[in-house]
Amino acid sequence: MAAQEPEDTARRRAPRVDAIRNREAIVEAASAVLAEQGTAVDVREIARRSGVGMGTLYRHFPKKEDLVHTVLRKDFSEWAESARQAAVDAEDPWAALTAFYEQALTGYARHRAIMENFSLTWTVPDLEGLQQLRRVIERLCAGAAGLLRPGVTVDDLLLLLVSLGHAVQITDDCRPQMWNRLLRISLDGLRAEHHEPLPADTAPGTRPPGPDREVRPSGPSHPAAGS
Amino acid sequence: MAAQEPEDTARRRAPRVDAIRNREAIVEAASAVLAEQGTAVDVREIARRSGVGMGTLYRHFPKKEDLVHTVLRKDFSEWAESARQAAVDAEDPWAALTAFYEQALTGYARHRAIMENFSLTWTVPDLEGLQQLRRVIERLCAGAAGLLRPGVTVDDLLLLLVSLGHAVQITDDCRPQMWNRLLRISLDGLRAEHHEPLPADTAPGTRPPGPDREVRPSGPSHPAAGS
Amino acid sequence: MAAQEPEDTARRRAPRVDAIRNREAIVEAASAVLAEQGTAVDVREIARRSGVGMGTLYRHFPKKEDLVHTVLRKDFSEWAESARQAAVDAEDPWAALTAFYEQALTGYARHRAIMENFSLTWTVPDLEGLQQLRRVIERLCAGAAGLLRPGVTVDDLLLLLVSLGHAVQITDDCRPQMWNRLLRISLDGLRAEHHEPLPADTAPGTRPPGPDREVRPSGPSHPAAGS
Amino acid sequence: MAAQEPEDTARRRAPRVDAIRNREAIVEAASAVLAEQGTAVDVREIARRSGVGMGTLYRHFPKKEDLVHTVLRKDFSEWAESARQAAVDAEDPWAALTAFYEQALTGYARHRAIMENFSLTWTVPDLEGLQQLRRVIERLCAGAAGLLRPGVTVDDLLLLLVSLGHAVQITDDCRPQMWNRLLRISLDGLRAEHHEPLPADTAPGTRPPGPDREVRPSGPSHPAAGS
DNA sequence: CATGAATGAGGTTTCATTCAT
DNA sequence: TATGAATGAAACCTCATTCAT
Repeated sequence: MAAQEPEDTARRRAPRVDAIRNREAIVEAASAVLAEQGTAVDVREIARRSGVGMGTLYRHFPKKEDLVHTVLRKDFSEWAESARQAAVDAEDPWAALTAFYEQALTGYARHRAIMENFSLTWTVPDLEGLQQLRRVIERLCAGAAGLLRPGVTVDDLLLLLVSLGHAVQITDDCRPQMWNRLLRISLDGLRAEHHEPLPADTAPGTRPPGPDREVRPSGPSHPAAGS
Repeated sequence: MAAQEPEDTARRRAPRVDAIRNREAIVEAASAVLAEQGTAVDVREIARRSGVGMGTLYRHFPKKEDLVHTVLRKDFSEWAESARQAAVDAEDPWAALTAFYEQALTGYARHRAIMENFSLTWTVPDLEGLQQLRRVIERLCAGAAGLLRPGVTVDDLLLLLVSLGHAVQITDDCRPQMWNRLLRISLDGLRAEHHEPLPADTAPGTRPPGPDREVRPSGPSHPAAGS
Repeated sequence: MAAQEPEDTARRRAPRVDAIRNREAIVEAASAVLAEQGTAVDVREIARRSGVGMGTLYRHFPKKEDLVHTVLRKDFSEWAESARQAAVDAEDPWAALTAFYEQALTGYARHRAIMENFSLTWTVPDLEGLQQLRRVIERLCAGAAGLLRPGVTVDDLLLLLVSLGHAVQITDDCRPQMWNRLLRISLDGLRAEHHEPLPADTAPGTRPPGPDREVRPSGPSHPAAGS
Repeated sequence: MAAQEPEDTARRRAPRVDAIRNREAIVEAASAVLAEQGTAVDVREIARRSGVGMGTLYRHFPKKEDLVHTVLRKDFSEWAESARQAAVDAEDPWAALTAFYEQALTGYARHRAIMENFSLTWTVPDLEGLQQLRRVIERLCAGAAGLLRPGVTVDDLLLLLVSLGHAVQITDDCRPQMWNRLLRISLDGLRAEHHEPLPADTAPGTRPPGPDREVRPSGPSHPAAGS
């Protein structure tokens, strides 16, 4: 209504160039900071590293959570995609599985916020990236059907990824590639020559009803002691 | 001033009864709270559950860190000991190894602060409990020498423990015992019938000097981008 | 430089068409928004509803206050005028007074910003609209001279308007027309059959010098207590 | 459990003396500040005037709202009580009504936060103080039954109080006692010699359903124009 | 010596105003 | 000239730590 451009209506106003640059700077800085320090970072640190003011940051991402989610969605997707690609490029089904884990663990497992989120939400299939990841693993499972130990599920492979991802997080700074040894061990343990059944996963969905947490046979009781 | 004066001791001991009881109450409450909520917990929560005031708590432990360390040392030791005992009670070397992991993961892996700390400090052999744990694993390794895949180190087994411990943390609430499947897989992967050498752990001590973190082949580089 | 040069004017006018349209759009949107939400509203809300950018808004009105004042002057004047007209159309002096209040309270008393401002500035006869209003009331007073209780002043009638305006603001949403009952009561109280003199308005101009606020006989003193 | 006092268990720990002093200081300062500036004040201003730190303030009142409510409840109750007492002390029913309004308006009507809240919540009979006030007015109504104009309701008298309270707020600084003239007018308008019925309060409960706000006969439409 | 109230730096979020495009 | 992105000073609230009682 106000301020009409004579014949340029089709062309969108240009000045978003810097806005886009800023948004990207924010996301990039946030990605770096979140990777380094996890989601507990001070928003100011992100603003400082992006070179923008707090207001700019909050213009693009009204809540800290919004920024974190945006970054995680992006990084998580890229992560899943890079791992998928590594699997696709492999020569045989088992090599695909191996390459998948290697790429996944090499590429992003040091991203603290991703691992944080992965750990917190791996059972909640709401995240796009997580779904992607699960689909990749499903395909790998299908492809390596005869080679995989019977009874191994997609959830097992996903949990293995989280678990090894954590190992990467805590070793990669001081012992790069040490996690690779665990990976070999686990992959070997996944092969078909192991015939014993895996222990039943008693609660496929959620916690089973019944007396709460009587899992621990001999450990001390205080972690469960209410007060 | 004097280290131990018999007649002084009598006068001093009376008030210390309370002090000792308080200290124990604090440590016990802190253990429960730290197990449930991790080290990010509010100190007040600990004081509340101990039934002591903040001042008392801070008299015994001048910094939150001091309390946390005290608790962790104790719980970590108990943890190591319970796992050790489970191993000792086993019938054969491999059963000992299995029992060790089962007990360790069943008993304390839900202790959030322990796992936090374990993850942070597992390379720093300053903690008493960690040393204990390492000694237990050393003995298990020695005992199961012929059964263990060649090349497996104590550090591997320790890292496997951290890694599976994390899996316990994130699965035990919604999928109890799911981690047990990962444990079987890993233990099978540890058996001697796997003959391939494990990949070299290139950095036995700390990060090697040189170009920082060029580990990642294709992942984006921002996590390493300092600023 | 030159005040009015015919041929310059032609060149200048072209761009100003937009400017004028924008200015009007801003004022109109601001009027609506200020009426709804009062002066505490976010400037962005006004820009959004005007369909102009922040820059344009601030070009026309360098400070939020400028825009608010402009809107209030205009709306206040229209308000005064509509009330005046209602009074003029009435058949007799008392009906004029009644019609004046009815129109004033019906027409604009829900305009939050107007009432806010009316309350804040009713003693400061700087505003044009307020002067208008006062003139209307003066005329009504003069017309209804014999019918009005002796001693009633223009200020009384003005304050009555503010006071009832507030009643409208707080009742009109949940109890429409309830304020009308208060209006009847007040108008009846204004009639000449009441012979007692009104209490003296001790300070016709501003606060009298002297001990600060010793008005309150028995109420607690903290509202006046500085600290 | 911890730290038992030998035989003083019945006596409560003393050191709350300063806490109580602080709490009172906070409430008192808050009362003053809220009276002066309304509920939009900066919490820091209250902390500063109380002479306590932010933490202390937030220890006693975890949310700003808690503090505001506490102060308002107290001041509102005191207000209602002082007005009630003034009415009780009066010689006859009409004098009681008069004294009630005079005291109410003299004592607290300058308390901005009270009036803010009164205006916002006068239809919501949740507040204790409001209930008190309503009860006082009910009794006054009953007592002055024959003297009050027929058809006058408790809600009318309550709204009159809000309305005149607003008049006090905006006049008392520059024209003390001017509101008293409005009070006389209104009280005279409330007397029984006025026989015309008051206009019906069409919506006793809430807004009637139907086309929204077609109340305004000739006023401009923008205040209602949503967007 | 125990208590728990007090402290204040630091975290997230909002909004009037300015400025590059 | 119009745009709307950028700015940064508050505002609210939390929590490790200290200190008066």
